[in-house]
Amino acid sequence: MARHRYPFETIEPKWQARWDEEQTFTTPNPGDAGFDPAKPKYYCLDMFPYPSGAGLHVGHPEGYTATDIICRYKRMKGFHVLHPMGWDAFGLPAEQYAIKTGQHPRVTTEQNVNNFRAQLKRLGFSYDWQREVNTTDPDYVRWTQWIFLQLYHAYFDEATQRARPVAELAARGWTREQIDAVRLAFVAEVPVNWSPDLGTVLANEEVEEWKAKGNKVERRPLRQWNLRITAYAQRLIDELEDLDWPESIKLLQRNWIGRSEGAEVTFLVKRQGGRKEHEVTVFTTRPDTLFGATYLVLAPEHPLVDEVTTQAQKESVAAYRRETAAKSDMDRTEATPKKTGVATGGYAINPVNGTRIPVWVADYVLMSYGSGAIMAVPAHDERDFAFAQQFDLPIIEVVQPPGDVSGSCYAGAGVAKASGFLDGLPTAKAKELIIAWLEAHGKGRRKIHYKLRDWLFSRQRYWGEPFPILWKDGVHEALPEAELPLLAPDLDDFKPTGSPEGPLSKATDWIRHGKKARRETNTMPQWAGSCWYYLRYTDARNQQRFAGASAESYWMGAGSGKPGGVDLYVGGTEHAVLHLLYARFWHKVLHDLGHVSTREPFQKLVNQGLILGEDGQKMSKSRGNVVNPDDVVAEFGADSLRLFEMFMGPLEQVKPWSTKGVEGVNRFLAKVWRLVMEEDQEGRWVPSPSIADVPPTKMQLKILHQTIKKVTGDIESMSFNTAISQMMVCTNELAKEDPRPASVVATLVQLLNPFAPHLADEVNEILHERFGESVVPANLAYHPWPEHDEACLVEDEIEMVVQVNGKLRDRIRVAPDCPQKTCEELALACEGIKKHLDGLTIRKVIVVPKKLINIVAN
RNA sequence: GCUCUCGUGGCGGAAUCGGUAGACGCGCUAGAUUCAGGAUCUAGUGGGGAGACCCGUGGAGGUUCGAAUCCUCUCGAGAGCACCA
Repeated sequence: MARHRYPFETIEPKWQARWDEEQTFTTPNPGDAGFDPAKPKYYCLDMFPYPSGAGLHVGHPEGYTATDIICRYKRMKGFHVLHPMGWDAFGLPAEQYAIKTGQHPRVTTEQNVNNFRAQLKRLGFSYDWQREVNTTDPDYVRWTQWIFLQLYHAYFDEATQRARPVAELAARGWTREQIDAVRLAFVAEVPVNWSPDLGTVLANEEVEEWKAKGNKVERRPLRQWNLRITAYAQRLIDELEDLDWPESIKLLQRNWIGRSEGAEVTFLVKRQGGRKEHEVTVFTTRPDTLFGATYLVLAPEHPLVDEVTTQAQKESVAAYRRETAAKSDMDRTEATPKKTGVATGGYAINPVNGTRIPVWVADYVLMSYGSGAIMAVPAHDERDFAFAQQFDLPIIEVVQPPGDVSGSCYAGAGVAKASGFLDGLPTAKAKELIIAWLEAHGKGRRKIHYKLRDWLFSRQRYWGEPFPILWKDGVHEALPEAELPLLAPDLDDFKPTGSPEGPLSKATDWIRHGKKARRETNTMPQWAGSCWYYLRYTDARNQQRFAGASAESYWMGAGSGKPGGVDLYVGGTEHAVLHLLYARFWHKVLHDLGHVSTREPFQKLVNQGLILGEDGQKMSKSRGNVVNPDDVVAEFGADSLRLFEMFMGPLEQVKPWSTKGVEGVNRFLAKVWRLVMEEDQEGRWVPSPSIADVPPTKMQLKILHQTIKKVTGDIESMSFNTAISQMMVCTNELAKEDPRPASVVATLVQLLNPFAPHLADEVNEILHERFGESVVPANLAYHPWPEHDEACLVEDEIEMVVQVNGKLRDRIRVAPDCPQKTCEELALACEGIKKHLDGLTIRKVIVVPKKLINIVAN
């Protein structure tokens, strides 16, 4: 093997061991020894990993290096920095692996965690390992279950838009049934994605992944635990406002929640020739087009379908319902231009004009959105238009589009026509008026609808948190808090049962509780643990509470007027919606109930971009383009890996891996090393004679202070790539100098410390031993960050560009405070400029101070 | 289909406010040193041209003394949502 360009293979383990021994990055909580209340705090969080058997991939160190740089920088800036790490260790992959190998998931999880921890330590991240959390630890599970019970014992008070304890309702005389109907954690029969192969239900977003792996997934109604996240829909939208998140992520969340404003309209429906009338409520965002409704559509699952279907249509309606029942929501919403449906033979009365319109059943109307019924206005809705064309249904135009455009279907705003009392009104006004009319006549009301569904919270798995719930005579109740944590029993056989009871139903002893009660056998989804881990870090070993109140309010304390707690949260975009929405929801409930101090969990969010393979494709085993961080560390060292991941480009951007690029940054680090060390005849590293305790020259100070300024600003704005490039410039300049002032090199090393901490600590130690405390500090981790001196940056002479009609023609050198008039004269006097002005008349001269002079002439 | 993000050398990328396009790194070329080099150092490196110069930030227009940057249209890539009434 080729000899390394500098001895990182001895430097890196040495400093990792020392940071461990000296507990360099252990952070005190308020009241602990070493806590200084005068210091500001900074809570910098990484998305914790799922410790898979495959180990760390190069995507992990990207975000983790970015936060590590910020943390090391903030410590040097005098902050108390909370920088923790942990494991999101429950989940289906571990369980699947366990079933395959016969090993208990606890065993494989522990192995994977140990591997991940060792890998992360080899990268030199400055985590406070005393605060490590693992979602599968009994001490952690206890509080996950405790938080579930908070949800179970709470309801959402519409008037105040806050969660309140259900005990208040009981005190007001509410019945048990009434209370159960409003709990934030509740049982309901809902259509779920049940996989008989996996023996569990799946979240909608998990379906595709597991189907692709060859598992069957079907739709079936089951009694499941749900969390009432829909109650918080409006707050989850509104309270995004003051967060420092990328606009695109906020938008993604808003779209996911999917607020739409409109109205509910009640139609009377009747079977043709039948006696009985029924009311059907439809939701529409365009109540102003009510006069243009030419038919009504019910979702196939709609409960009134049977009531309105005539004898003649019974057969075809039943056949159609069977057909659609076989399709999943996924299949149904797949972009198929062909619309299908059948007439019921029933009709509806348009409440605004008494018109009789036919009632159809079609699967383009989803039972899960709105009321599962729509009024169809084919003239002004693309879908209704397509359907009407297919089945030859009437089309009535009731909105005049602006201008002359008379298309086949116009869905935009315009002016109402053929709409009685709405005629002549612009769409917005027409909406207001028709809603007022509907409300006055008891035919409908204003309504805001959200796309967001309640959160299906139970899974039929073994490797997850059991619900702290008991069943007595078919009624659920909370497990007493004193009995937490409730751990899953050790089972020899934790395979899926194939039934919705899940593997825990096999633990016949465990299920029995006392004489009468049985335990709930479902477990929580993997999201549960990740919903609150950032809170546990603030006080990870607390036995009395999920986190002590003082620790929680110190670390989560928001700055003036800010709603969020964690100062910086870095992770992948794949969690833009679900994890971040779920965590916000739990946090708000805890806040409403007085358990946490802020209304939002994460003030600032940054998404790191994906790292692609060297071929520009997504890394995958099948493509054979996966880069293993361990190999990179072995060949080039952890500092090189860290530095390269930051040098590749902007953090948020998607960018391809390059082995040559790693060599490049490795060369740079070797160059820094050679600022202080050189090789003797035998190839041993010895201190360089070029470095000396001499006063720096003006030029050296200038480049150094430029570098301090640039690196500091770039860390603040997380532009790590340009910070590194500036340090390269500085190093290249210093390498040319002889003698090199020790103080200048020492300062450069301080700037490099957050990026390449092993090398920085080693070089600093060498310099410290040689030049002493007065020139070089003994330790870097908490040494004050250098500050630049503007005085060192002023130049005697600067270059200004001279343009003629915007084209670069010459340059002049002038004093930085040169008056504009003088600059102008000097520019006009240039030989190279006169030539270009020949035969032209000068119209105007523009002088941008310290930058350029543009002569406009024709 | 809709929404968002992004198009700059051979490659990754710089250009923080509308003011010298291409910093820094990779790669490439030439040279020095070396027994040797996958080490190190020096110089060069957007395209065209002998040259003064000309062209150049996906394309076409526009605003401006001046545009990679702002506006309009258009093409292309990626991500998300996808019958949401």
